Amino acid sequence: MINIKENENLNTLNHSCAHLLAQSIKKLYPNALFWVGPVIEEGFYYDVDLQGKVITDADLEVITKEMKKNVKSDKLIKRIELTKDEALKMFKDDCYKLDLINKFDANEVITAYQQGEFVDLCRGPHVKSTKLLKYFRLLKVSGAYYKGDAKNKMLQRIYGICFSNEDDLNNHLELLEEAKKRDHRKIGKDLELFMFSEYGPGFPFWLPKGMILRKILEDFWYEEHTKEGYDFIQTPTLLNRDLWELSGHWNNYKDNMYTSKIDDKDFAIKPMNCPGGILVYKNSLHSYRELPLRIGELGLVHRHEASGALSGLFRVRNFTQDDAHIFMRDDQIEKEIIRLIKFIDRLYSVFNLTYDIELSTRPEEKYIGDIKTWDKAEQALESACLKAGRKCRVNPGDGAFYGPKLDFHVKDAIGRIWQCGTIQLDMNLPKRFDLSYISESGSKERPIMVHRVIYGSIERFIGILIEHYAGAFPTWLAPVIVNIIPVNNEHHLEYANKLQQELLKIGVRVKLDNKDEKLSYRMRESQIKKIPYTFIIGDKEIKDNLISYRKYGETETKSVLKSVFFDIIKEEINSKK
RNA sequence: GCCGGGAUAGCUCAAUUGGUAGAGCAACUGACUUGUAAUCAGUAGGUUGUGGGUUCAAUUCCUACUUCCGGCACCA
Repeated sequence: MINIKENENLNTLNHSCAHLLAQSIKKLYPNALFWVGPVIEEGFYYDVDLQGKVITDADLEVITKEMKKNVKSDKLIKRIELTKDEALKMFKDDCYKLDLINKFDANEVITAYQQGEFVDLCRGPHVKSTKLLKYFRLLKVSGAYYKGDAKNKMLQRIYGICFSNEDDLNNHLELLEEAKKRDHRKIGKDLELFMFSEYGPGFPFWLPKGMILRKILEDFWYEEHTKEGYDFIQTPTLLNRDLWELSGHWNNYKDNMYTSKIDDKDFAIKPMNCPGGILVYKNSLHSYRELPLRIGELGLVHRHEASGALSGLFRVRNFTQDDAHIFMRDDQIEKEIIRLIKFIDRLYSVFNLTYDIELSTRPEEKYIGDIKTWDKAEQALESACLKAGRKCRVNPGDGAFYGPKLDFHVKDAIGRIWQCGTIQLDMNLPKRFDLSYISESGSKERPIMVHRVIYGSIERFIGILIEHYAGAFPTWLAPVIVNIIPVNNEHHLEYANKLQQELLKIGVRVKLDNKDEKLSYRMRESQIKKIPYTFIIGDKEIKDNLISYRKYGETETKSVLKSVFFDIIKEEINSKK
């Protein structure tokens, strides 16, 4: 029995498993050539060229069997050191390996790893033996461009994951199952929240129940932003080409913009709200006294996303950004960002979402402005983070060309990470649009501009919430909060109707199920629809002025005085629980 | 957009080697009048995603397109 040592961590395990995969493929398909097989967040993959042979799910099973055979045979994984010449010779028939080898200097030591008859160029490290690679699973196969470049040919990429013990593997597979169950596309259909039509690929249709979710999120957004001192605007969907040329979008993104002609002039549907917001800023003169100016817009934008990129509500062709632009003096940056981080923190906590912040800094090459300004802006963002009581991870060189940014990565109920909020400093547009404010001394000064979103896109955020809550929304969000089931549709319907009206009056979204079915049938329906409260109304309840309710996910029923329940539910809706 | 895989009733899925489609749920009708996750019976529901082609015959084979799914590339 071989014990897996603590220091042979998961990455090494997965890396070795990638080699095991390649070894097994080579055995089954001797023509196979291999590009790279790195470790990724979820396991590993290997890019292979099977010279015409297409890998199917059935083939994955065959490959898995072959891998298991190789695990059993307990092959030692040996490290081999080669000179560049030796490596070139050893892999002389393999164009992919030659490509890799040629990146080395002539006198560098090149390492390869060998298990059985299979040798692969690799930096290592690896586990000692294939026998340690017992708990793996091949997950999927797909195409992937050679060197990640869409201009190159496509290789086949096989994904897998490996663990040091069976429990970890099973836990991971269960997590994948759980994620599948929570798929917002499925739940969205089951709960009738939204739909798509082939007549508008990537353009979501909101159904009445989904519309309630939207409206609640929007109302909440307006309320909270009002408290934070934001003003609100709405800018046009269609604006002419000159504006987009001025903003630079026409140049950079015209292929992804929907365009139209009006009276022989080019127009484009807005892919972003900022130019419109900037026009609003420029509509009047601004004094240093009124800064920071916070202008919010729930703006519907359209972008022509590639057909293959579309995916439920996560990637659509029209979506609503919960946008806001903040115009301020440069001495206000830090304070304003601290305030913003605290604000975002407050909003996410309402949804029980935790998050991490990432600071993306100046790109190596493509950036505008001078390095000093960038450094100052980056420092302001970082220190704002710290002063708001949050750590931030730095992602060097990943900022936009026009400025650094803070990205908010939220973690959902099953531990998946989604990028939602972002705070971006913009050193480009204020200049392009010649924005200014009048300073204390009467001079014209250039304001600092911040773009920020919190939900990101309302559509996508709803998708995330659906998966986060698995469709069982908390009361304040639930499209239907109460479902009333009269025990007997003849005797109890009138009372149930009255009760429904009373609840509607105090703002409770309530349905009445008087379908001609048994109580148990209707209870089942109510549970499947994940309605927070199901009422059972019969003789007892009417006589004693009681509400008997069953909460979603629970099996027992509680009975309370009607007035008591009304207080409970009002409190729950208002406290957003 | 690229690679691969799908598309059959509102939903979830069947249909042996090619012989013009079935089930459950939902809907509707009737019976039952029900106290906590599926009462029974009946009715209706389909140009098998769309257009071409092969064939005596196509849901099935070929082809183009549309769209969805898994990735890749993209994501201001």
